Amino acid sequence: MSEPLKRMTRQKVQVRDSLERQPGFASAQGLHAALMSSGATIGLATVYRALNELAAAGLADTLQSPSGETLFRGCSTTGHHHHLICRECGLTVEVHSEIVEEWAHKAAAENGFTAVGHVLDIFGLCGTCADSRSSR
Amino acid sequence: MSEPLKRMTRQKVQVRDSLERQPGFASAQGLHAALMSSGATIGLATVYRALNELAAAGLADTLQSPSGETLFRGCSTTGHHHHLICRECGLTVEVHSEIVEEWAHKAAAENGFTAVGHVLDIFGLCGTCADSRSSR
DNA sequence: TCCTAATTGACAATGATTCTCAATAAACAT
DNA sequence: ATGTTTATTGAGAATCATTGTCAATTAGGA
Repeated sequence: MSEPLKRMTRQKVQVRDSLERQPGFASAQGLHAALMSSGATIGLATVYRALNELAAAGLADTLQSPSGETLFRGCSTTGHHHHLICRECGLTVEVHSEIVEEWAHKAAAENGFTAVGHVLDIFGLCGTCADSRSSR
Repeated sequence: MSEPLKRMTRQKVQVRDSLERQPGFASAQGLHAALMSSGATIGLATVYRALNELAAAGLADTLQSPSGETLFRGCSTTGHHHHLICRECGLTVEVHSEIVEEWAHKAAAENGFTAVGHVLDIFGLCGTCADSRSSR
């Protein structure tokens, strides 16, 4: 399930570091823009390749934004987990729950499904954003 | 949250009927292809418009496929629910669970999040597809 | 039936992502 | 350290889903 990393290049290091500097999920386009404006020189296609490789190696999480972009995030917890994402600032908290895992498997089994995986992401407003919003 | 439907045209009826004929989620492109091959004449852009209108009216569910397409499905249960989706044939079962809802709200509250919503979809292999796969 | 504004459809435009391919640079062996 | 091999890079073209444009059409009410 986790492909090994290939060669380590300057560009992959840059993408990886930039990803870890982000507070939450970021798009490939956004990361590329951030890298370029901080003086790096790297091609957009290379950013996409590096991100996909990180994701394949299990070092980054991916999810589809409601608008259809693929978002990436440096991933601290290895293994299965879910996300709590602020829709205002992108802040992300990793969460997990045995209860949900069990329920998902049970629901699948009851309907004859096998080889199941699931996606669970919670979108909301983090405390900071809620505050700055009410005081506006 | 639910916009009313606008005018009822031949095209919207066709899209709606075609959507209900599908066993599970279908892409706009796929629905358009199905309509055309069954003799209908309808523009691709119109299919997109009709699907978005159905979704806005709460008559269709949408979700983002892992490959980034938007998928649509005629929606029987009104209100909040989740999906169990066969990744082979697209068969979809609507499921729901109080336990998961409660957990999602609790996890959000514990981290200071408000105004939360969530996405939960389970992908797997339905019984029929699992059978036809092992006998191949 | 007649009017008018919403809707359609063909195609252009957009936006994200992937592909192509010649030039470059890791990693390994000498 | 140097050369060899082969993955990787980057610029732009290509692709794919989706949305915008706008003249021609049509649903629905007067």
